Amino acid sequence: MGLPRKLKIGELAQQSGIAVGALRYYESLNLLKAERGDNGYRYYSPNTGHTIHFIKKAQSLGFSLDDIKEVLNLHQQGNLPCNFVRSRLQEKIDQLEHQIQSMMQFKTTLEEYRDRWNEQESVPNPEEICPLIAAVPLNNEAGEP
Amino acid sequence: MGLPRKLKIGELAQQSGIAVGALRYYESLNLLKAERGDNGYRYYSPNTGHTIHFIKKAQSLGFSLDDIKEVLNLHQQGNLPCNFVRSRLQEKIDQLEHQIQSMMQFKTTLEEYRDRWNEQESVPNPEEICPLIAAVPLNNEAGEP
DNA sequence: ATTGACCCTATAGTCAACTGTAGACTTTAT
DNA sequence: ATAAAGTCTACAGTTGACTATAGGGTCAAT
Repeated sequence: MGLPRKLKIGELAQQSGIAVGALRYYESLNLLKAERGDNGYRYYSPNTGHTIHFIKKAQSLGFSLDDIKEVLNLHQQGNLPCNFVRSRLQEKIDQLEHQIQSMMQFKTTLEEYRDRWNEQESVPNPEEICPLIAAVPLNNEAGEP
Repeated sequence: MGLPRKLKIGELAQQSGIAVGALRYYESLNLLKAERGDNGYRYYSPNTGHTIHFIKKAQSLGFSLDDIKEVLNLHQQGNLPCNFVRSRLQEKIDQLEHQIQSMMQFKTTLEEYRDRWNEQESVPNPEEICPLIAAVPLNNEAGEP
């Protein structure tokens, strides 16, 4: 059984579904490390796949690369970043709740507009066919030179 | 009674709460027009305030400046953009509904993580204090040089 | 007449997470 | 031996809605 070989960047990209350029970008942010061969090529430990998996997962949980870097750095320094992660996660949950609330309210507003406009389907005054627009005097409409 | 005077950009900015730079930006996108004095200064019809109000409102309804420009242009060409606006609005509502659904699902996922982690407060194996992090082998952990 | 506040244009920078390009080197396949 | 494919660095470009800066002209008050 061959012990798993180091991966070149293209292979890792293939495996992980992350573009080569993105991998280099992650390295530039210190999210990823790679050994360098004599040719200057990056050689990745196969485990790097797990790190990338973590990055993608954390991203899908709404963490920014900056958040992720913070976590990774804590871990790398031998700290157990659980409390940090936990509190960040709670922050994200609260943010999310807030966003959901505003979006629902917002949607209601939009629906009110839509319904108000739909009521106005048959209209006596051509100026007011679309109330929203009718309420918008364009800037060239008035004023003495 | 003095008929309302044309406004200089700073005055309009003051009145509308939009930064001077933003007003010039809007003009560069053809959302706003202004006469020019001999000095090159912009002079705005007081009605421009209404246009800005419309822009802000439409923005708050989730329309991009590009959307808004489209509507304004239609109006300026003498069209009644109501159907356009209506269908765009319905699109926005649908998008919003979709987003709200994903965000709620997402929030549930986050809460599941949080709860799972909280259960693990007292932990036998120090390697697993934070399961998420424990599952992340950092890239320098393995591999022969 | 001179300060200071305001205005002009044109260009660059911001944020995030990348993608794309140019120019040069290395490896792999034929 | 050569050509294709892969890799390197460094830098520019993308999106949206602006903000900031440099360098200069204009206007109001003292």
